Amino acid sequence: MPSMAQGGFRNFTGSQKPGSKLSNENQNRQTDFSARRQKILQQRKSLPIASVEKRLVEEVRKHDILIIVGETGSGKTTQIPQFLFDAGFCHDGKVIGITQPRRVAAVTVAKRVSEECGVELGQKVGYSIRFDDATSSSTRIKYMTDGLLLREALLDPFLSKYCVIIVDEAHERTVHTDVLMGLLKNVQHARSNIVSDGQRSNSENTNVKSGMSLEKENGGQRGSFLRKHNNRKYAPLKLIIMSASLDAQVFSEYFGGAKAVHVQGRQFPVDIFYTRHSVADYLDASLITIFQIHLGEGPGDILVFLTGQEEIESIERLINERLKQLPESSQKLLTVSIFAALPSEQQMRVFAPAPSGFRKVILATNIAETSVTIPGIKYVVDPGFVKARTYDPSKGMESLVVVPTSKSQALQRSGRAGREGAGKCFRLYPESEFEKLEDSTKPEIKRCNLSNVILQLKALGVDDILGFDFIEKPSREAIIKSLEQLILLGALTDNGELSDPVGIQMAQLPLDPIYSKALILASQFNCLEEMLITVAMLSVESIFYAPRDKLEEARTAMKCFSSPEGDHLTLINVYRASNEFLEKRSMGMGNAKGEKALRKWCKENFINSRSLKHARDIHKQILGNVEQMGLQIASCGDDMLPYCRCLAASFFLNAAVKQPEGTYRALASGQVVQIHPSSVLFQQRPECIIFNELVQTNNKYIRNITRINYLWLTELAPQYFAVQN
DNA sequence: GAGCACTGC
Repeated sequence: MPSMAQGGFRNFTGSQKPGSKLSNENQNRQTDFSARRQKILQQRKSLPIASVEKRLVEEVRKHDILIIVGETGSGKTTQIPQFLFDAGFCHDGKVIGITQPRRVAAVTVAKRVSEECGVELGQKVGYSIRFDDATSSSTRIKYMTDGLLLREALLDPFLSKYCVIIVDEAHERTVHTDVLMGLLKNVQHARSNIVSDGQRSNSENTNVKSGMSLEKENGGQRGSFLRKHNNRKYAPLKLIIMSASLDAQVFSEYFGGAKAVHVQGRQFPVDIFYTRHSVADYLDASLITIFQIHLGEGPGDILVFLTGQEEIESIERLINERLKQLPESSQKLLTVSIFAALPSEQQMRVFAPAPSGFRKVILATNIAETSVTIPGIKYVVDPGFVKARTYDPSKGMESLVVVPTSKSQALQRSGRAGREGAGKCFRLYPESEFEKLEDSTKPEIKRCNLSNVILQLKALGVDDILGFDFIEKPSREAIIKSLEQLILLGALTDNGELSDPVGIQMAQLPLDPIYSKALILASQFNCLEEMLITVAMLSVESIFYAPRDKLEEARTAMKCFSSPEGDHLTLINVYRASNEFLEKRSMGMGNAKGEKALRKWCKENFINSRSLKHARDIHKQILGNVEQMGLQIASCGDDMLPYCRCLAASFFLNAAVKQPEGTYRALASGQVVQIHPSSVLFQQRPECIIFNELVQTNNKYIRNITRINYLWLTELAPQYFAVQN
């Protein structure tokens, strides 16, 4: 993160008035400032992309859609928006939007660019991500997450404030990127076709209602855009898709043979080594390779890609055992690990340089492929596997399985050795195996539950989901399954139209549709206050954190919160306890101090503070959403019956009954499942339950469970259970 | 009596 050390300069530049008298200190700062500006200017000029500025601007002028293929280190993400701004693309007050798949990228790049422009972050250059908006009316270069731009499209279907939209890292093929590209294709087409009286301002937002109610009349989706907005004038929209080289062809074809230009990267050469034969045990092979590098190669840190926490922990033990057998002079090898579930303080350890004379070996999951860049890597060890989530629409079940990487993933991994100098990558499989790998990882949209995507598209006026121009179409079965689910939830009518008001309200909420529905029902059951907490807590990673060595302590801590009714009320107890703690402690305390105290409280209670913080943010956001919708926010107080009935009414699709052996039968799918041992109901095993999650690992486990009365199901979801029985 | 890659609104 290059801009961290320069935080002070931003404030200074922001408050500096030309012509004001400067103190000596300020004059010094001014000198520093100029020196820094000079340095930034030189850095910008030395980027490979700087030499093609004119050509790029010309290509954007000539083509409405441009694919830019840029390798790592080309500077495309930071420079191209500045080129376009300087070339006058924002002259009429329009904005250049750049989307990123990850929040952290949107923030760090925006910071860097605002520094390069010598402006305060949030003025000309800004970013917008969920829970954090650093933009203003003067923002012209706006970095954001792709999911956020999709949300913006719900409020402004023409994305009228943008003159250019750049979709960065398109090759990652996240669900959001894929949906966004389909949508942008429609928006661009519609904007280039509209002729109008020009009476209304371009920046004026279309209101939610009109955006939501675009309906099929006789034409396709593009037709409905036109009809609803035919009295407005929009300037044409320029689209730029930025991608890694292997995948550029796909995008070019998708956009009707769009022009693709290549931008040189600045990557050092990486020598690739393969094994002669397939290895039987890749963990063992990794271990041997690590020591071969350590004992036989020059200085430089080693990055090893593993599939999960368990592998990382076991290989770490093995390395340290084997080190002890080596002569003392060869023992200077330090292991550090990084994976998403690791608390942030521990994650930071991978960035610290190894002590003098030591070599660092970083054991990482694929978090180190794209999400974090670790300096000092010269060697990469790649066993060629990754843990991937798959989704089976017919069973409504997800599972996590270890699968071979794709070719582009292998390239991405080896590239991590060539950031600062020439490097080496050791692939622990034969070259013939590499040739057999898939070119790219299967796009996420083909392996996830589509309910949310479909609800969003419906809200954007796309009626014919099966006919939507996806870059790669999900299976017909997956689409139908999700349509059915949305009809069962009441979001869509039997004709597949967005229902009013339920479907419209559900589409506004940034939640899994089943949770959005639970909120709407809760306002009728007079327990919305409780349900807001519930869905916020269910929307984050696991709240309880139990380190292996303190399992008993963690269990005791969890008991203080647990409710005999189940996990949902247990989660509410945790949330309310954190509220009470904050209210008591933060009397007269600042916000930052309150957060610090809360982190300590979490640690004492074996709660993952990152998850709780996230849940509190979501709670705040959805509370705002339901207030805006005018839903009745009431609490059921000490009487938990209406709340539990509301859970049954909301999650009836996930009801299960106990079988004689103590396993459960899920009523909707007929699958035999087991209660996950982390549930507070693991030992009690009530007769009838609802659950929120079904995951296949060693067994089919259900998680987040509450006891219900079977009769509630036929009473509260008769449309579903009457036919079943 | 289990054990969970990574994102995002």
